[in-house]
Order: sequence, then C-alpha cells, then structure tokens
Amino acid sequence: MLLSQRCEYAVRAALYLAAADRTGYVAVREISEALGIPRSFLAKTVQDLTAAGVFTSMRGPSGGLALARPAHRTTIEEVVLAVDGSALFTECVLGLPGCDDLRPCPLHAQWRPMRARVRAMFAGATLGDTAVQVRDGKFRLALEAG
Amino acid sequence: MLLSQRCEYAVRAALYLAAADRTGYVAVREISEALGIPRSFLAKTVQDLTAAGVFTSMRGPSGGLALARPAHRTTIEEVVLAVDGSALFTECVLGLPGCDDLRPCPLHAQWRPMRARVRAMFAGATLGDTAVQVRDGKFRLALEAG
DNA sequence: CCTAATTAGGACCATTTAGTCTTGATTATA
DNA sequence: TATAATCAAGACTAAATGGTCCTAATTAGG
Repeated sequence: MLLSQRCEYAVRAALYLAAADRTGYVAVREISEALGIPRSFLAKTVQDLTAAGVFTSMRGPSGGLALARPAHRTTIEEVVLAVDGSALFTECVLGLPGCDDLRPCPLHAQWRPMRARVRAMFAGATLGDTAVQVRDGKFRLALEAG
Repeated sequence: MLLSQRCEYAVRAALYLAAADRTGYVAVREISEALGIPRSFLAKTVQDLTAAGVFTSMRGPSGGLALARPAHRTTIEEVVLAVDGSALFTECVLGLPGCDDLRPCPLHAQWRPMRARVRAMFAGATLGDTAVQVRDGKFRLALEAG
C-alpha cells in the first residue's frame, strides 16, 4: 500500500467535498455514506485535515466540513502530507537510515527521482481540477460506478 | 512505506547473499548480524524466498542460504513479489476495488504508468548488477558506511 | 431556553504487522 | 554414533493500524 487506509479515505473525502461544491458545510455522515467509509473512523481522520488547515469545520445543525481554501488552491499532496506525513517522499526504499547521495543504498539512484515523481503526481493534482471531472461522471470516488 | 519491513529485510538479505558471492551456504546468523536485522525474524522471512524458489537452503553445519540461480538471473522484483505480493504493482492508489481504465479513480491515469515504472525499477535491477557495486563499496546494505 | 444535530476527543476493541522464543528435523564432522 | 550447527515451524508477545463507541462541547432553530 502506497498510502495508509486513513489517507486513502482522506483524499477521497477531500475530493468529495470539492466535487460537492456546496456553499455551506457538508456533514461527515453524508461523506461516509456516499463513499462507504466507516463514519467514526472518517470523523477522526479528518481532524488531521482541520488541524493542518486543509479543512474547516463547524459544529451543530447545518455544521460539518468545508475546504479551508478554494478547491483549485488545495492539492492532494497537502492531504497526503497532513495524514501520512512526508516519509513516502523522503525515505529510503530499503529503510536504511541516512541513505543519501553520499552513502546510498543500491536503489537510491533510481528511487530518489521516482519518489519525486510520485510526489509531483500528488502536488500537481488540485482538488478543483479533479473534482470537475468527478462531477462530470468521468471519475468515481466510491465502489459504485458514478 | 513502499515496502513492508519484512520485504526491506528480504531485499537487503538477497543483495548480501549476492555480494558475498560464496560457493557454499551463508548462515542466517551471519546475514542478520551483518545487516543489523533481528535473527529470528529474518529467518522466518526468508522462508518465503525459499518457498518461492529464489533462495535454496541447507540445514546442519556449514548449512545456510544460497541463491537458487546465478545472481545476474534474479531480480529484486522477484524478491518483492515473494514477500509483499503484487498489490503494489496492481492496486488503485486510492484503494477503490475494480479501478481500471473503464471505471477509473481520479488518479488512475497518473498512477497506472507510475506503478509500472516502480515495478520496472525493481525488475530491471538484478542481484548481480547491484552486488558488484556493493562489493566495490559504492553502496551500503546496513547502517554502517561500508 | 430547549432540543436536536453536529464535531471533538478519548477510551476501547480487532486485526495486521513486527518481533521473540522454543522445539524439532536435518546434516557435516569428529 | 554423538555432537553441534543450522533451518523449519509454530506458539507466543508487542506495537501499529484500523475501527467502534460513548461523552462532552457547540450551535442553529423552534
């Protein structure tokens, strides 16, 4: 698994929020039901995102979650960093501490640019871009087709 | 983490075996001490590799582990597949079951070629190639520099 | 002010992964 | 044949991850 289960959930939830394009807040309950994610688990996971300033939240009736910034100014990379941290983008593929250009592991020369590309994949994807296509039915965020 | 801890250990052990380039067998104890890997844990992990036909093993004095084939005909990909399976190379980055070209997740178009590149990185690295450079001191397999 | 809807947060349980330990089977060698 | 070295295998413990549940705090609306 490239991303933790929590992180997969978080990215899908962020994309759902962006695709919903609602003026107010969206309840965790709605997101969890729409995406087939355990509600309590998602609720705890998104706390990382509000703590990181990616989401905002409001309690009470008509409360819920919202993007802290416009969807086109938030990237999937930010979501990944908030939940899983930066290890995937920085650590040695063989787990050697201090693996770098000076004291490389045998895969360092190949993995270093590769992990940069993986990061660029997430950094280049704004929630806005992708959400448009989710709304158009080109992409899916849950088990069912559309 | 791209690879499980067990898998990281397995790859390093395979590279150690290749770099040792011994005519006979190499004991798990020697490998675990050289690489700083818990011995019992490594012993169990390499059973996956012997079961997969990547390693052979022999019990008794002067027994141990050896590569089943010449080092230049075994790839790191085979080690990864034997321990972690193929999920990394086949599954959706957002964890959606059945994510494919017909019913893609929002990152499918980017992740599909990326995971193929990751796989190619492992498939293109034979134990023989890399072991040579480990022997030359260009690469390290453990915490210490050489 | 009361009620219901909602997030926040912590305690808790379940599953997977990481790691240890012991016992048994095998085998070279004295 | 006795001994010691080694892998094989399973039971066990520990830690991380995934997931549930309950209580408190907050807030809109009657």
